[in-house]
Amino acid sequence: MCAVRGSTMTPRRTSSTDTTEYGAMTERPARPTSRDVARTAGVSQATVSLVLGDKWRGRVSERTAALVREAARTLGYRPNLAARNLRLGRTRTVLLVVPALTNEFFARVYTGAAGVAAEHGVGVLLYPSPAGTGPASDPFASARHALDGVIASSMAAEALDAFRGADGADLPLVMLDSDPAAPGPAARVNVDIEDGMRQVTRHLLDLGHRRMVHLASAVPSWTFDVRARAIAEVVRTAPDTTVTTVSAPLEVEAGRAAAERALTGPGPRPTALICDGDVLAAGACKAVRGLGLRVPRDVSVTGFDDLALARAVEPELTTVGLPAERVGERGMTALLTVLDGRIPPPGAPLPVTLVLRASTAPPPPEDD
Amino acid sequence: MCAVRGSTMTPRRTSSTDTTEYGAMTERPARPTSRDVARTAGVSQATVSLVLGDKWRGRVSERTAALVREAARTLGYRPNLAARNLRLGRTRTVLLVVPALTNEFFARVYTGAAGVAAEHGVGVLLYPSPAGTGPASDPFASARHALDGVIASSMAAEALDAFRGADGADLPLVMLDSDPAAPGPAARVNVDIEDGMRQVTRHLLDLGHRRMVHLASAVPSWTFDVRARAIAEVVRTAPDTTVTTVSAPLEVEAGRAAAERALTGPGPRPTALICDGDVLAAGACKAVRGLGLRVPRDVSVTGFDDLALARAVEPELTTVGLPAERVGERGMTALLTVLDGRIPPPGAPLPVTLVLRASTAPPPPEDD
DNA sequence: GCCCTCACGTGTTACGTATAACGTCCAGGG
DNA sequence: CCCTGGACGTTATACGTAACACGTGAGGGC
Repeated sequence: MCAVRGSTMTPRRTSSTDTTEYGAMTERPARPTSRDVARTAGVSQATVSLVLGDKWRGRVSERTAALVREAARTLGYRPNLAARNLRLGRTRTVLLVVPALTNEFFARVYTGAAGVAAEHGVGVLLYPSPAGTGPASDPFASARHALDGVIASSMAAEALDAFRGADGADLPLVMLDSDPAAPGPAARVNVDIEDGMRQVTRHLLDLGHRRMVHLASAVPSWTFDVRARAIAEVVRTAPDTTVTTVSAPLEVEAGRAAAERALTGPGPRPTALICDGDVLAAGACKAVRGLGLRVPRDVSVTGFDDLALARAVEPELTTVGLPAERVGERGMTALLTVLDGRIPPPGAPLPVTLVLRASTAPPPPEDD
Repeated sequence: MCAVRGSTMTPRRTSSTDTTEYGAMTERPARPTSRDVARTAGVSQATVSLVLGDKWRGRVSERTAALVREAARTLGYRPNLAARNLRLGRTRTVLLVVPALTNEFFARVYTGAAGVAAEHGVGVLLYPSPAGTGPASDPFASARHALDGVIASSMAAEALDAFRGADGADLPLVMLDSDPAAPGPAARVNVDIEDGMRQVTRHLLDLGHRRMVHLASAVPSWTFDVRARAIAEVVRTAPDTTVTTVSAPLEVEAGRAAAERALTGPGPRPTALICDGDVLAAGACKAVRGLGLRVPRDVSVTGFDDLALARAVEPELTTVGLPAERVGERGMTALLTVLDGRIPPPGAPLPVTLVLRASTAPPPPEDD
């Protein structure tokens, strides 16, 4: 029984030079392990783990603990997270799946989520689902880590499909702005988008508009379906009011083109454009001006989301403000609750605010 | 007692309540391991590892390999990434540190980087450095994982400081748009921002502008220093030309306020505003209109970056287009080269393009 | 007939950590 | 003088994977 250690070349020790493998010649300074700390502190590895894990009260003397901490500090010891994750079977890390990186709304969601997570010693990683109609790649191919849970926007649905059967199958999931009827997630966080769109529509009705266009997002998602329903619901109560719908991808130029179509179509010109997002509204404003008209004198335009863009364009947009940070906070709180083995309470949709700015006004007088 | 193998849940506080009321026990299905696969395939775990790791050519028969794959499929086996990372000593994951999530430029950088990474089976995680002047939190507290390398924007400098001494110390680092003189990174990827600002300045000079304002970013960063230098350099060659500088945080409203100050200051009104970014330029346009003037008839405005915003505002901005995706591609290529133990070639700064749109025109005639 | 090689696998180990299960020493009570 | 028990640590695993080192037979060259 030759119990002597053979020449088992560990992957870390850089000895062979012929391998062209990844990380072959990177002479890394061989990070110290907890055993190294133990050796220099003159204690066992277990003690190091106890002290550094802050579980030593009443089990290790104050003096020894100080010794260990000192050794760890001088050696520059950092625990190996892969090993810790393996040992504990969890990573204290969750993934936030967003539709696109460029979307300011989700940047704010991240901020809120990361704040709550930090308080609980949990990390948040970001997975931007591939832009547009690209092939839905596996979020876990990108985040090739063990994750404890996922928070996902319903707008990233195609990316979510990749969850099923992927690494993340059966991972606790919190969905943002998703259909309450659909099955799946352990919890949901919704914004009262319906109320927002209702308020916008009523605002325009109160101003006197009777011919309106809903400039809808061409992206299929529950959040956008809700908007359409809310508009229809409000309009149904108003006499002699029509709303037609055109749709476009969520981009300025697409919004401009669609708005132009709507404004130059047959029949009397609509006097208001209800847009599914500020980006589309910005495009709509361009279309109005492109036709030699003015916002809001000739055509009123409303946005949605209250992005920075809403105040960058001329005129500043009447829009709907969304509590993005609170969405992130609540999503993370719910997920942490699930990870604790408890059931998060449902919670009502978060309230929105109608933001009145310069892009809406009464319609021009009829000149027939 | 029945010692169930695979202690599923955390032994934290399962003793608190034995409530069967709401199905509090989620009883995770105990993900199958490679050993489980081995058992059902009738082979050893080592063979499973070989087959699934695609290293079985000439070592395992075709028939056995098929058996293993079949067993893995039916069991729904997914390798435990924490274990793999521990064993291999690497994670095939890199972190992209960006200044802010909302910045479209970095969204495009991510896209480029993720594309290259995917080709090499490497994952990209995102760390948005805390917005504004918040306390620089540790990127590795957020991304609590073993990482192989980091790509960081110089605009996220405060976050980068957290690297020193943190988990990520001595991690291969690629810096984007950073001072070539500063030490540190294993590689750099720069964009020829200097050339871009030179072109913008020359463009305005050619149009006849002589009194200009540089609306600079208040964020301290090398990329912005370069812009100022480039303007000064070009202007020095032009007679009777003055450039004054005002600075503002990279936000629309701040840009508007700063531009207003610059336009209403003492002396003759400047005829052109050179802005460090499209966001500032959008604010500048608002300031011009707020003073009852027109862009570009009375004042020309130039942006930088060519974001979607540049085409959302009225008039569309003359600006400088940056090859953001290529920055990401090159950054990732360089990092992968470093991780391979090789030295990436320096590479010249990536070229930019002057994009002429509607926000620049000859200055109004002097009326003195 | 013997050894060598090849095809096909398996046993074993180590990665670095957290923790359950054991000692050991010594003070103090019975 | 033994037993109890707290204070202080240590030993011994196990997490799931990858890869080295080592068998087996079967076939073939000499």
